[in-house]
Amino acid sequence: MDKKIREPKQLRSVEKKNRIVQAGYELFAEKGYINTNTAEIAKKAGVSVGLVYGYFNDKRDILLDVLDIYINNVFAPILDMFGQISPPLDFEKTINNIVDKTIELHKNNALIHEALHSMTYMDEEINNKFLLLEDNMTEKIVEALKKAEYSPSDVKEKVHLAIETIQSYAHECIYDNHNYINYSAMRQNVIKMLLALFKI
Amino acid sequence: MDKKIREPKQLRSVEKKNRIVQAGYELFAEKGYINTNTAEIAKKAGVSVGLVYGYFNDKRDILLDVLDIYINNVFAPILDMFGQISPPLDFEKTINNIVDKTIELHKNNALIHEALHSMTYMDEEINNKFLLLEDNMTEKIVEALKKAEYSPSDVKEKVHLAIETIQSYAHECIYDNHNYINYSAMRQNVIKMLLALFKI
Amino acid sequence: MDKKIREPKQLRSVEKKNRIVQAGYELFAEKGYINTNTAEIAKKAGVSVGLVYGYFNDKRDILLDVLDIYINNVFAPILDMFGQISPPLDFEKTINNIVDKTIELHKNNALIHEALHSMTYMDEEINNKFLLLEDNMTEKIVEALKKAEYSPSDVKEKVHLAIETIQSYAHECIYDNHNYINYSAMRQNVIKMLLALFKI
Amino acid sequence: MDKKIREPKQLRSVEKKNRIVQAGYELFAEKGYINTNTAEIAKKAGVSVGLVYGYFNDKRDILLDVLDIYINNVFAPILDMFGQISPPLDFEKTINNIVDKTIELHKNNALIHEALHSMTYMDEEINNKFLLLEDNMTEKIVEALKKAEYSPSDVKEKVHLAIETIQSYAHECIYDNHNYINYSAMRQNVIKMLLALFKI
DNA sequence: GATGAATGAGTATTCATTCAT
DNA sequence: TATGAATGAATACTCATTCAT
Repeated sequence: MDKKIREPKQLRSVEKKNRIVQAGYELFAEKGYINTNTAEIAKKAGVSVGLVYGYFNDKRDILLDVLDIYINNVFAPILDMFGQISPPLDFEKTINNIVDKTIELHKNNALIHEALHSMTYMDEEINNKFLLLEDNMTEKIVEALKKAEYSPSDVKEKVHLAIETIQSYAHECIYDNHNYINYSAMRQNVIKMLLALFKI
Repeated sequence: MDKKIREPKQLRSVEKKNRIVQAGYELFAEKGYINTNTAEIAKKAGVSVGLVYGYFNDKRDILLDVLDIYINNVFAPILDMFGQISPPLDFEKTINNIVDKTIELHKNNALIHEALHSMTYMDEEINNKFLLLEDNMTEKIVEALKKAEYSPSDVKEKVHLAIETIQSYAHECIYDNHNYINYSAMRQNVIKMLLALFKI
Repeated sequence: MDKKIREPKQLRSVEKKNRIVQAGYELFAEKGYINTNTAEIAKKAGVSVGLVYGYFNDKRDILLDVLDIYINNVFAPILDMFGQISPPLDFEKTINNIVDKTIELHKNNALIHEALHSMTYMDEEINNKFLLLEDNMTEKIVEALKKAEYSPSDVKEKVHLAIETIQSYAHECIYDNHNYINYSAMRQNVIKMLLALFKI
Repeated sequence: MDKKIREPKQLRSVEKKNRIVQAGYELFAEKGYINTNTAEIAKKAGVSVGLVYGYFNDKRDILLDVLDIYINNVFAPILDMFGQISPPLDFEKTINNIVDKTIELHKNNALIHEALHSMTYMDEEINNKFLLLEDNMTEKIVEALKKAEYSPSDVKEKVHLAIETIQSYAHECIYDNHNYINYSAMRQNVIKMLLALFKI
């Protein structure tokens, strides 16, 4: 029984599907996947419940599309930065820019990030998409570094570590706010760590 | 409406309450909090549904107790290691030990960690307990370092970063398994970063 | 959290909502509010449980609608009688008519009356609706008497007392059936009391 | 399988049973029968849940005993008044006394009266006890009137009506409080009705 | 007698999904 | 396409009653 699912060709239909995903995006971010029901999504999107099931097999299907949007939102801007790099590479400046950009992106997408990330545990497809995002970022950044004529040993491992470190720091800044932490001092140390990591 | 809640004094009762928490622990780890229902917990614990509500106000209350156990499971062993440190501090060896221990603990508690951590987004009390855990670890480790006569600048920030970095790495090793990553090479780089971080 | 609640516009929907209220009416009358569950109501109405909650916020909401129907059933016919009065007022005949009508209405609505009235103790809104019913009846009857050019002193108090006395008597006849009571003799005395009450 | 039920002979046991009934009395009055659970009754009585079931077959059994107490509380004082009557009977004064006493008793027992009365609809035994109460009162009052050398025709019916009328009025005064009613004027009319009723 | 831990049937309510129109 | 009424399985929690100690 191959599922129907309308892949919308009409422009109006595409727009409706987008509205549904967007509604899902906002509601999942606000209340979490589990606390958002399909009726709400339909209402916020300005369509009927039935139509939601015209475009998506089930609720989880919406989540998958929301995830795609999210990934694009945070992936593209960082990659853009690397696209503009040309040798010689100013490492410290680059890292600082990435940190700034990551914090900014985290701020704008923080809630949906948490909402989506909290699903990775239960849903393998979601988890794989997150893993693929990391794969892609690592690969693209490695390429960009090559273009900038910078190729240390273990470059993939280093890039991967750097991504995680910066994301951790951004997450810390926005969410955790331990009051005994001086976040600008912490930032200096992050930079210090990363410079040491990439030192040839 | 003063809630009842039996705080069990009888030995058999204590054991039953523990069985309920343990059942919750295992089921939450296996299927997640939301996909586990109270009847299953009761059944796995070998008690009636009613008794579950004799010991806990609600399902979330079980989660809180499960969280306490988990936190103790991963917190205590790491702290123990620091309790045994005496000057002079062999940094590289210590860090290596911590990494090994963290990976081991993560392996044993991996599922429940994810299950619990995925709740922090929706439940403030859970989130706070995780934050408190980090606070405590940072504080205790800072103290241990002081005893070992090691006190760099920004020590709290550094310890915090180190904890996160090591946890990220452990998480990577166990879960993500990107096939383009050489995890032992990555480990060398983690050590390198941390040594640089703590270099005085 | 804006509640949904379908206010049915479609004719078929209106009919379904009515069926639910009617099912509630009958079941509450037969078994009491507390001993009737929503599944039974749904089944008797020939709809799904979910639909019941599509039209009503909760079980109590059904009770409220049932109450409205009941009130209309007993209120309207009595008021109708007064609408047809024109001077000169034949008091004895009027009272006798009211007594007959009240007994008839009580007989037809006896079970639901008890079921609903027994809720007034615990539910303020229900209680208020019953009080309002008495208010309305008193007021309307007073008006009718005025039109019939009959306005004794303390007219409201008298009308109110008369209503209660007649209702008590009707209740007695239908329910209590003390075997030592001669109900037609009692009726004569009720009439006697009321004539004395309204004697100018 | 004849039920066990301890009929307590020991003095301490009698006292415990009384405490349970008293606790039931107060809780039923405060929250209603359905909203009171056996654990609360046991706690308020200072005994264990198990012991409650040592003295009573079930929760309803407690209600029956509570009803007995209530009946005695409101029955005895009124009867006492009639015990003190000696000819010649001052009707107006007697009726006024009864009204005062009834209001006073209603005030003190109002809540439990409602709680119990609301059960008559569902529980035949409770209903019968209420009916028996009325039977007894009527009978005793008729006897007292005979002693006072007053025996109108239809005396039972008249006494019964009088009881109901006075109770209605007392109930009105305490509960309903329609703001358009002047309760002292109403009282004059009640007296007027009853004098007319008993006029020979 | 006395305890209170233990039971488990019972119930209101939600929500993803379907389907008649 | 589009609607939203309709479905009914699923679930947290309660409480009268029992019973081992």
